[in-house]
Amino acid sequence: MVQYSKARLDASFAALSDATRRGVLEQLGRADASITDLAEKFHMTLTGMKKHVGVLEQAGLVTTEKVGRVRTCKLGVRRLEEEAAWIEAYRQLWDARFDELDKIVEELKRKEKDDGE
Amino acid sequence: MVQYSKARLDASFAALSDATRRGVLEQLGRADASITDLAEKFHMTLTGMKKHVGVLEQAGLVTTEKVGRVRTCKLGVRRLEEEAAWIEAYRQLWDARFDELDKIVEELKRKEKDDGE
DNA sequence: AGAATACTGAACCATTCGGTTCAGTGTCTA
DNA sequence: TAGACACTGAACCGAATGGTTCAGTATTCT
Repeated sequence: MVQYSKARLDASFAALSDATRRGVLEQLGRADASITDLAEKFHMTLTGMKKHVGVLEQAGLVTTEKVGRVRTCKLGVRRLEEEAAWIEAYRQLWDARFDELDKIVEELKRKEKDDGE
Repeated sequence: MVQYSKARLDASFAALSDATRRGVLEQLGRADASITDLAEKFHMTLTGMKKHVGVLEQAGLVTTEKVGRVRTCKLGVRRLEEEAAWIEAYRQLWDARFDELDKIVEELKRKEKDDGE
């Protein structure tokens, strides 16, 4: 399996493990938004939303820029490439594992039949 | 965007956000293992490992069966389909969003040029 | 200038997390 | 049957999470 950045996967999967933060990403996929916009949309205080945005920013999934008194949030540069790759590799492992188990079962069946005859 | 099970995504992304647990999944992709096996491999107490396995089991990523005194862990039925689907949908959103921004930039460039001439 | 807006940081709170130890319980094995 | 083995559950621990309030600061509007 390819070498993944442990800390990076930790951070982004953790970021994705909260429904509010996934919602923020979907929202930013539609349009950039200020902290106030997001806080209202998700029924939360400004401070609370700022923390969520901070988590997403740390994970590289969101970038923000403050102009005047408003901080605008937009999707970050990361497209979840590594996360998608990890999951894809896992799925292949899973398939291989179950194929293997199937073969073992087949083998057992064959032997059983041989023994029986 | 398709309807995903909020709680399920919460649980599985959270399960994946820990390097030890991702390691356990990779390990179980190679061979089934007892709690003792896994605890040794990841330098951790039995109790500690049992908790990790519990988290993975709750997320449906691992199943276990106790025979005699040993509990054998294997990959569960879930293949991270929903998680892969969420990420894929996000990536499409991301692409669409950046295409859109590109268009806006193009538009601005065009206007600028018109104004200049 | 004064009021309203938008954010920020510190402090606090309850809960969860990742890990441990310790004291069992049940299962093998000699 | 005694000892070793594999796990289990409860209790504890410090740190991180997800949220809040409160008291600022900086910016914008009137």
